[in-house]
Amino acid sequence: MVIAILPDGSKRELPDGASVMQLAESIGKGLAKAAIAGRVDGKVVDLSHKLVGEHQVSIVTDRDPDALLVLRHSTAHVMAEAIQRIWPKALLAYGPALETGFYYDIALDQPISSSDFEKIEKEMAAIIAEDRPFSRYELSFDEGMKRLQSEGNKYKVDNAQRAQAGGAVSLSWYATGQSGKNWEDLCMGPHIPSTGKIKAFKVVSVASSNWHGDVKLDRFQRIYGTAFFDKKQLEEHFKLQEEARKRDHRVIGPALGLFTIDEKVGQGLILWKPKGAVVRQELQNFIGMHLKRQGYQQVFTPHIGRLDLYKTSGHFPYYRESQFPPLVDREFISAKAEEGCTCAQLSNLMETGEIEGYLLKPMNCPMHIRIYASEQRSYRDLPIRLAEFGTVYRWEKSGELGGMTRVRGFTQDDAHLFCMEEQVAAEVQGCLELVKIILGTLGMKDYRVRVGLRDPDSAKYVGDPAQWDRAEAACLAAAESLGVNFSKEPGEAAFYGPKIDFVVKDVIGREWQLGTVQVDYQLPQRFELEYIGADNKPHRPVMIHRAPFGSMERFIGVLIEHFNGAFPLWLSPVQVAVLSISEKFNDYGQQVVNQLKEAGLRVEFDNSGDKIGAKIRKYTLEKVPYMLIVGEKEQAEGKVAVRHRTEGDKGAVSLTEFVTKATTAVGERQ
RNA sequence: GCUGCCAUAGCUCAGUGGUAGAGCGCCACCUUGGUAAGGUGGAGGUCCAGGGUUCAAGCCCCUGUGGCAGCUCCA
Repeated sequence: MVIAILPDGSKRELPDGASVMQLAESIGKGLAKAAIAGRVDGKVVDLSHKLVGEHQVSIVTDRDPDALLVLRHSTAHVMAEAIQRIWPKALLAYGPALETGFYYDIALDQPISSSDFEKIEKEMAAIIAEDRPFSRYELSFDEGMKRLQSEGNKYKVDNAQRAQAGGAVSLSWYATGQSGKNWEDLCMGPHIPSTGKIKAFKVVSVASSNWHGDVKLDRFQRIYGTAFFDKKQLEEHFKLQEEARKRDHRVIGPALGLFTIDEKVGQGLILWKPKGAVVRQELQNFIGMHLKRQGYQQVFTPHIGRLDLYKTSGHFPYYRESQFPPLVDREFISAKAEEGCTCAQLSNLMETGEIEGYLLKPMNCPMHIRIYASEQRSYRDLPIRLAEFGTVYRWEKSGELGGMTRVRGFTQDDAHLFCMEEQVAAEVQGCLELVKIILGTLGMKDYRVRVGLRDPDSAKYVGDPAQWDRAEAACLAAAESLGVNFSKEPGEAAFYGPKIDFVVKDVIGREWQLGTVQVDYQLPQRFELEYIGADNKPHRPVMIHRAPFGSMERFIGVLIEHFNGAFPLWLSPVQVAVLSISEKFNDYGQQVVNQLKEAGLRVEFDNSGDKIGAKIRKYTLEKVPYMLIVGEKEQAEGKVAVRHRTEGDKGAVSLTEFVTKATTAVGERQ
């Protein structure tokens, strides 16, 4: 006897071995028709899944978010079959569903390009039109393995072995149709009942990928697609993507004159234009205020430092792959040349760092450490908090660069806190408070917090396990006190200590790490830092690295998207535009402009011969918060007609009233 | 770095081997106006760079540079 406990708590009895579909039918015809899959004790299963005993069962229809994942996984099968029809030599590896679609990794010598998509889609449409059922069958592990080996697809063999390692005792296949007659794939499922349920789909893109994500292993062509239960949703999906593209900081940023990237200057190097510089400067002033309050001291350090410094810190050569090559000492190079050193040999010396020279700094910490070490420190001085907007340079691979979010030169709102171990918890908490203030002021609520812990099985993490435990406990406690949800992620720690990261999504849904707080026991040791304790003996301080914005480039890139280019008044590059009705009122307009400037506001004056409608349109598109329109009436009464970029006409007020309101809002960072 | 796609005016883009185009922007002139585009005219090109094929290349081929999507990486 099967007892199905439905979501409303009611029970339904069916004969043993009844399928989920039969359950759906027993509830109602409409439900059976809409059924895509079932959920048994929380796990999504096929409609054909046979029930035995008592379970919590619900029917998954197309309104259930899980249904979309099942549909997409099934569509991935259909796409794979279509691809194998066109290219019989294509070997399948792995084809999961995604939040926005699905992909299938395929090994095939011949490149598949976007011009092939139509052909693939045509084959897929044919398979869907046949409305073939997805039918599941299982083989014992040994039997299944024998079959896979005879088929000669090493990726599927590997998948099966991994399934076994995960505890599987049997292997399951899905035939798109009838086993033995139609296309089949080794697959855990679940799947939609039949291909006819796929009402809207599209092959979207192709990219390369590697087996198990390892660049040293076999390369695949990863074909992306997406699927929906109806055409409207599919169209909506692409429309949303297009809308997102319009918010992209790479589109908006240059259009609003915030920044530019110049091929002649170099890949991944940001040129901040005057308007972008205003935004950055305002943010820096804002954080500077809080740094003073929290007892930070400002420092400045150079952009290059001796290679030796970075050997001590461990950045070179350990991270040399992601650094610009060293700047070689001229004397050293001539001496080597006289010894008959070839270019190739010289290059090797640079690789290994056996060379006199300088490095463009990849991090600020070694410089701050040397400032700490320049004086004898007492426990009474601690914590010492050194802050700098420090520009660093990293050799990111060309394919990783893009916009302001991934660049080769960027400025961190960096600081290093040197403290006693018992001060770590309080200091980490202070850092988190700062991040919270920043995100709160800017109205950024959509972020997640990640506490990166060490993976005890990995050799990557250096240092004393007891210290790690204490540092991790301090980070977790600080994250706890933040009052927002956070995830613990073993293996995400820096090699020198645990960290707390703030991660946000961009308009395309890609995640970026912004603010970060990291506890470090390693660098103080490598640089043999000390302070004199109350016991008159030397002790080793602990360092905290922290950057609440992360980098100015990445942060502002994300910020542009967050505001869709419409910055709040205090951040707006141009806060007020004065628009004269006609050139007759330009003198009065100029007086208004002068007074606004006098009050410290950033103003632009449109005294051109354009009509007022055109002027309004121009500044609305430029997302200037306030437009002040001045004509005959305003001139006579000493007023300005206020228009807000989104709220429209706000009526006329005296100039002094506007100035008071605007400057107050700026002061309150609105 | 890898796979695929892309590169034409300041911007967005059209141009399938035979005399380089449009819209917006810019400049000038006319117009002097009341809350999202007034009119007319003009300037503006190394068709990403280098090489090749061809009587002839923006267009076809090769190499490089840069951009986009994804993979990988991200101290």
